Amino acid sequence: MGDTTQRVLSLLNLLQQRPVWTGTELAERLGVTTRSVRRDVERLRALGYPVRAEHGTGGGYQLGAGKALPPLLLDDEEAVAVAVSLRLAAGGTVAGLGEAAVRSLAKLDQVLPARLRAEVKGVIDATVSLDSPVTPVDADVLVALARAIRTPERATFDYTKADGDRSERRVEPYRLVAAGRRWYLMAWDLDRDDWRTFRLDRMAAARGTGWRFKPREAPDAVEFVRASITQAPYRFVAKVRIAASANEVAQFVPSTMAVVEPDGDGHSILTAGADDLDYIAYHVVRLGWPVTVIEPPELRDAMRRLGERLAAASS
Amino acid sequence: MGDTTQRVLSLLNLLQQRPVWTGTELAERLGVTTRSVRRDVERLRALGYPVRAEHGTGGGYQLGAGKALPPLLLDDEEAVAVAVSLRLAAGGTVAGLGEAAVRSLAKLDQVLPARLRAEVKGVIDATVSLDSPVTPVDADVLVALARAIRTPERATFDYTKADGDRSERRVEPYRLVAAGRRWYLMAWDLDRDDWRTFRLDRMAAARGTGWRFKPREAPDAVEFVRASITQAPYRFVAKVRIAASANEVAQFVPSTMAVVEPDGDGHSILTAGADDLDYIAYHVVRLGWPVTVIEPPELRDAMRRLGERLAAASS
DNA sequence: GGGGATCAGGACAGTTTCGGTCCGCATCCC
DNA sequence: GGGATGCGGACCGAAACTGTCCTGATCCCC
Repeated sequence: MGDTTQRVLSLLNLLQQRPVWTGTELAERLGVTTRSVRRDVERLRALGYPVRAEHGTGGGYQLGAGKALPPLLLDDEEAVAVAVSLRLAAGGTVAGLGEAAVRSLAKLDQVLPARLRAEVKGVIDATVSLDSPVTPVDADVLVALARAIRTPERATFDYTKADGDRSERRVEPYRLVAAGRRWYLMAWDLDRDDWRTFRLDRMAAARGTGWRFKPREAPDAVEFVRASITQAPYRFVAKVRIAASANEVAQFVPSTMAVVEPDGDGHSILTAGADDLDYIAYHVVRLGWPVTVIEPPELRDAMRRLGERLAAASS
Repeated sequence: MGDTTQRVLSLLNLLQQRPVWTGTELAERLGVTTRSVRRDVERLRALGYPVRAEHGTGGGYQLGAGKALPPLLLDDEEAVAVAVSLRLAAGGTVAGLGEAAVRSLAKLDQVLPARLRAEVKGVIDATVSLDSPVTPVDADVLVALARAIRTPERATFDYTKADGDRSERRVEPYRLVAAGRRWYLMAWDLDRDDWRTFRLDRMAAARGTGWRFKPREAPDAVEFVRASITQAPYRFVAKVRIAASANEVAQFVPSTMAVVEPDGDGHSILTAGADDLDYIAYHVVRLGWPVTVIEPPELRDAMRRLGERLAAASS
C-alpha cells in the first residue's frame, strides 16, 4: 500500500478545501513531520501543481493556478451540485459547451456513488425550468450514449421517427453532435447496415449493451450530421422591427439568442430562431419598446392570442 | 520524486477517460509491466476507489462507483464546461444547491489556469439568459467571498444601500446564506464594529484583501440572516385562479417555483413569489388555461400593460 | 533592529517499498 | 480446447521514504 501516494492525495485535498495552510497544520493533519510535508509539497510541484508558499507570520502553503488542472476533490454535496449544474447545462440550451459538459457528466456519472445519484435525481426533478416544462433532451440519454461511445460499446434505444413510427434500434455509436438547439447521434445502424443520425429528443431508454466493438472507418461526423438535417434547426425564424437603436436593444439581448441590426431612424431589426413563438413574443415585447412584426405571420397570431389571454386575465 | 504516485494518478486519469481498458493497454500507456499495473490497481483499490475487472476476451479494468468520489480529472474543455455550468447554477436561481455549487466553484476557481479563466468569461458573457438580462448575482462576487471565508481573510466591497447610499465596506466574512432567491453575506463589519448582513446583489468589486484574521465567536448565521431580513424575500406574492385542476397545472409547474392548490370545481389556485411581475404574468398565461388574478393588483396592471403591447405589436 | 513565525532544503541512516521476472491459476468466450 | 484476459505469490536488488538534525531565508510586527 502506497502510504505516501495516499498522503499526497490527501494533501491535495486539504489544499483545495481551504486556501491557506501552515506547514505544521498540514503535518498534524497528515500525521507526519513537517519535513515530510515539505517533501510532499515538493512532490506536488514535481507533478505540475503549483503550490505557492509565503514566508513569515500569516504565511503558509497555497494551491495556485497552474498550467494543468489538478484533480478535483469534491465532497458529497459539491459532487451533487456539479452533477446537477452540468445536467441542466447539457440538457438545456446553453451555447457552446454542450459536448464538453456531456463528457464531464459522463466522467462524473461513472464514479458517482449510488446514494448521490439518487440525490441528483431528486434535485433535477424539482428544478425543471419553468421555461421548458418538457426537457428538450434527457440528460440520462446523453450520458448513456457518451459513455457507450467512449467505451466503445454497442447501444440500443427506442426511436420514434417523425412520422410516429416507433422501433428499437441497435447501433454502434460514434459521435454526439450539437447542432442548432438539438442533439444528434451519429451511429452505425446494425439493422440497416449503414450510417445514420438520430435525434436525441426522439429517443427513449438508451443504454449500452456491454457488447464491445471495434470502431470502423467513419465519415466526418459534423459534416454527416449537417447533411442529414434537412429541416432547419428552428421551426420559425422571427423578424421584428423595434423602436429603439440597435445598441440599446443589444444591451438586453445576448448575441447568441438573436441578431440585432440597425434599421435607420433610431429603429432596429431583431432576428431570432425559435420553435416556440410565445417565447419570442414575450421576450421581444418585454423589452418595453414598441414592436412591429415583420415575419412570420404566425408570430402575429401568437402575440394576439397571448395578448387576448392577458387582457382576459387582467379584467 | 514519487514516480509511482504520479503513475497512480495517471492510471486514475486513464480510467476516467475511457471506461474500459485492458491490462496491457494500461501497461503500455504507463510505461511499466502489466504486473505493475496490477499492483497500481491494487493501490487504487486500497485508496477506496473500486476498480472492477472482467476476465476473458473483451474484458478489462473499469472504474466503478464506490463509496467515496475519486478525484475528478478534467481536461481543459471539460473544466470550462463545469465552471460555466456552476456559475450559471450559482448565480441563477436553481433551488437547493446554491451553497455547495459556490463551494465547488471556489475550489475550481482557485486552480483554474488563466487561459481557461478567460474562456469561461467569454462563454458566460455570451450566454446570459434571455430571462435575466441583468444577472441577479455576479458569480465573481460569490467566489471571491466564498474564498475569503474559507481562508479566512478580510474582504472589501462597494455596497449600495437600499436608499442609494454607496460606500466601501471592510469586513471579516463569515457565511454565505441563500434565502428566498437572494444571497446574503453575514460578516463582522470592521467599521461599524458589529455583525451585519449584506445582500450580494448590492455589492460590487468584492475581493479578499489578503489580511488574515482569527474567527471570532459568531451568532448562528442562518438565524441571524433571517432576523435581518425585514422585507420578504420577494417583492410580490402573486396569487391567481386557474381554470384547470391542480393536478393538471402541477404537471407544468415545478414545485420549487410555485404552490398549486385545488380550489374546487376543477379550478386551482397558484401562488408564487416574484420580483418581476411580467415574468409571472407570462408564464401563468402561457399555460393556456383561463386565469383570474386574485392578488396583487399590480399583477393585473402588468398583465394589462403586457397585453396591450402585444396587441399593438400584432396589429 | 530584534524576535517570532514560517518556508527551504542538505545530510545521514534505517526501513520500507517498489518493480521486474517468472510462475501457476482462474475466468470467460468462441 | 485454445486464446485472451485478469490474479496474485515469491524473490531480489535497487530505489525511495521518513525522521532527525541543522542552517538559512523571508516576512511581519513591535
